[in-house]
Amino acid sequence: MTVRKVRTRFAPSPTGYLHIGGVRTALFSWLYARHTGGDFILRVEDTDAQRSTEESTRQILDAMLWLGLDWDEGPFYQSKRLDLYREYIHKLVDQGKAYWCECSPEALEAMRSQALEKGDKPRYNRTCRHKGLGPGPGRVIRFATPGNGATSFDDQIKGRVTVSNEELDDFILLRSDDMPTYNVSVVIDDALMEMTHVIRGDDHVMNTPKQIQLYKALGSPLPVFGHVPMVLGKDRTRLSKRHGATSVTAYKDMGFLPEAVVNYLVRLSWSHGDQEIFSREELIEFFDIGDVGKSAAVFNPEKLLWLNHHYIKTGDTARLAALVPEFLELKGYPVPDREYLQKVVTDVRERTKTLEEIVDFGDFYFTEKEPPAELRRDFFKPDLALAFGTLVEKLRTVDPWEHAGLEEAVRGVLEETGLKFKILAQPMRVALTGKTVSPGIFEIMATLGRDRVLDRLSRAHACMRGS
RNA sequence: GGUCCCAUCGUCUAGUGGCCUAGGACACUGGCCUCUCACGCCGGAGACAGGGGUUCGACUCCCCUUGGGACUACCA
Repeated sequence: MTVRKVRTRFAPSPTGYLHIGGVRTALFSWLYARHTGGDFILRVEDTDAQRSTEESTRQILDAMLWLGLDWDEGPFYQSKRLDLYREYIHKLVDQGKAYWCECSPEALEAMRSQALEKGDKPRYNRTCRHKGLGPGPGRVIRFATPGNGATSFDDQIKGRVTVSNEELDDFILLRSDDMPTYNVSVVIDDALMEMTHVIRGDDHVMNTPKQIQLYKALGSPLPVFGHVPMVLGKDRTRLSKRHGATSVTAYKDMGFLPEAVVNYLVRLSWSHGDQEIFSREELIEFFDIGDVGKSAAVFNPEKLLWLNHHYIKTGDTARLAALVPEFLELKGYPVPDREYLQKVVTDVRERTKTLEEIVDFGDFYFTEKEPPAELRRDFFKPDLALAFGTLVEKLRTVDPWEHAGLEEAVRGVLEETGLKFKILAQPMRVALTGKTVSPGIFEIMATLGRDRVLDRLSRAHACMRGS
């Protein structure tokens, strides 16, 4: 017996950037395909000509690639397949499974509000169903939804879902502007593209019975459905801009690493025992759509930050260093060579959670600036002048300019002056970095290099002597 | 309103009838380490929404209540 190769897809509509919740669904779909050795197809649902833009499409594809969610086929564009949908829709009309309707939007609105007032369901009353109308201006084609019985399906995540056909409307297949609607184009495409598993957001559950009826009318085999729970904001409503950044691109721009975003998102409604950190390979090995939980998850930016910090702490420094220049340029700092950058990353990574923070926290590695007056006053005391003077002198001869030699030089100063390192350290830190919080003194000095260190220390020394 | 879905610490979750005086992670917090801050390590506080059943035994199964969410377009 041959098992059909799994085929899943992601079908975004390019009406905006790639949403963090939407991409979680894409991730699940992608993982399921990869896990089963199947194919992942990308399809752009741009049948809404008013709201779709090429810019959005480009951004979405970029974001997918950035996260490493590659596709085996596509991207297919629904806007290029319009005639195909129309063909199938008209065939449905010919078979009596769909019909022309002349009800105006106003009439429908009136119908709806009336029904609502009476406490009925706001549905189309099927007035045109048996009129035997043909095409005409302002007319639409509606699906003749079977009126009795119930439609149910076994969702891979939610289990069996049943909806009475009474609830299904005679929904529109072809709009009066000759454009097919979402419900038809997805079904036709999913059928034609031979999707075996339709993995999508929870918000589509109620569309599924309608679509199943369409599959039946079209005579196409049904795919398996899997509706993944929503990602919610802190107030437990659907995640939106109100809750902060929601676009994948925004996280990239804030200095998040793609593996952190992926690792964070995959743990929303899915888990593998107590494991928190997953490599891409582990994800592909462990992920199964059937293990996805049923309940919605709240997006927690702090945990994302923790994961990002984890990957910054443990990532390859050369790669990290290569990602920093983009952020340096943004802040207007000159871009030093790779080797220097790599040392900076090594120095700061324990204390910076994002690429952006590497640049902010490590600003003193990239630019010269005087410590704030307040810090000069507090730390550059006259009684330290002697120590700083000898320190500068000793540092002139340190060779090689490395941690061990630097520490030795400082220790020499301590012995000569009888000072505790604790007393010397903060003033040194302020002199070298302009702040009271930084990486270790010796790491900083080693990375900064003799010239910069001598220069900054000398200035502090001069300040102590009151000149 | 109707239909559908969901319900373990603040948050993400483990748990598939006895292993649970409920485990892990983020966040919070006490301590250790220490040149600052981090990192790391050790410790703490913190949850099975409520009520009925089923069962020798329920976080786990069933029902109700409550609470939350989704959908209810000539958007996708």
